[in-house]
Amino acid sequence: MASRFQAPRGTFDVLPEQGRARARLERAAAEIFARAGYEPVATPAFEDTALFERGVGKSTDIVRKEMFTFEDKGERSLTLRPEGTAPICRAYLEHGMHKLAQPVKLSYLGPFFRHERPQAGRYRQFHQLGIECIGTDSPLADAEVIMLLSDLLGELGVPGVELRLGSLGSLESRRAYLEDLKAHLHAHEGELSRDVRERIDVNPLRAFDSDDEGTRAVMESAPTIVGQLDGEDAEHFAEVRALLDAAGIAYAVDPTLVRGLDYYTRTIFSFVCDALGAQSEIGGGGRYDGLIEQLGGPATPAVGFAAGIERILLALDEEAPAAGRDAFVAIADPGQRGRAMALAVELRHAGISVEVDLAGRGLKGQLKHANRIGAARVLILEADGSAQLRDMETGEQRAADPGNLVDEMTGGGS
RNA sequence: GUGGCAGUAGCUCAGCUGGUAGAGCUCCGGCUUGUGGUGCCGGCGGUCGCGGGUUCGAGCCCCGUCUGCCACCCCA
Repeated sequence: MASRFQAPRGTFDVLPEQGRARARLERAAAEIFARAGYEPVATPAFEDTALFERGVGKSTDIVRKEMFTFEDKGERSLTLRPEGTAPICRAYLEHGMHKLAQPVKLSYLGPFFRHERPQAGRYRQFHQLGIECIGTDSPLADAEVIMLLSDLLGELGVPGVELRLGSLGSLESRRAYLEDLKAHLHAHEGELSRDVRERIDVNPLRAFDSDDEGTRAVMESAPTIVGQLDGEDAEHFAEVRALLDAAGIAYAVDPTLVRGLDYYTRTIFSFVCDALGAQSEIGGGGRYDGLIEQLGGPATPAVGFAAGIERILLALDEEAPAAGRDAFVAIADPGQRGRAMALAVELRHAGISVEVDLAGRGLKGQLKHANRIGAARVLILEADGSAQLRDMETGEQRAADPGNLVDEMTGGGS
């Protein structure tokens, strides 16, 4: 009886079992962000295509081949958002948030879209949560953002997490560095493996990850970005590290760390989880001091991160237990339906989780259902107006005062 | 976008060298003439991903396609 329709490639349905784990994650994130003063915001699921071309960068994989782009009936080119930072910066500018007390601290959560080949942990519609701290270039902001993601993963109990930290320096020094690296690779072309050699001009940084013996030897003497940081960039990076050290957050400096988005400057970081396979990054981000200016605003420093909700859930791999109910209101006679419904509403208002039979079951079926949904107690309404209160764990059952059923249930005694 | 593996009931899977589908779990009902959980019995439920081909005959062989997974790539 398989339906002819299925969810489109790379998309998925969230079913109740996973919905519970998801709700827990979202609640934990909301609390952690709120306690640190990050206010929840939301932006549209699609934006002007040019926002991403300018913000993320025309030469990036995301813009070149992964965007869901379409034209509306007014011939505007729109794109389902592939990431969240550029849209938030757009909103920051559009609503004059640079006039607010700085920094402006925002959090968000929602669906994002990238046309990639699907795999576990990689979807065409996926969900990210993240924060952005806009309007300060202090290393304290870098450290705060990293700590909050670290807190979240720690509170959720994500196992096997590792933090990698790097720095790209300014846009100019990064560009200069890449030229140096390419020059180094070209100078040793003969010693490199073929695939590395072919990618020298496409992605020279990739050479650092090679398993090839000859390539590794060449990379030993290769220049690193971190090693080439100039005065202020080096100082900023040192301060971020000192702050993380002081907070007791473990990290590994990774000079080969790169991000696929053009807007990053200075600090970049990545939380990876070894339980995940190829798509091992569960969250990452960095500083993007040039982005807002790039979008036509005043020069405004900022830092933030995004974390993949599906990847965190995958890493947790937890079987979220069904919640259970405090009570179930059963009826011994169909004439009690109205009374049962009214009582359930009253009990719910009193803070008790209650269900009633919505399927017209007999008493036996109702008890069975109550057991199945994990109801702790069942209130049985008799045809003559009396009531029985049954403890589903012990099986004990006694008469309840029909005039005080809410008190009977909230009083605790059974 | 490239290469590889897989696709049988809602779920987990079996199905020998091709002879026209089976188990367990779930769900519904009975044993139990209003009272759940264990047990026993019964029932519902399958275009064997989809399309084409070979064959007297295909879940099983061949081709195509879709979807998932693994790696590359990329990133959350």
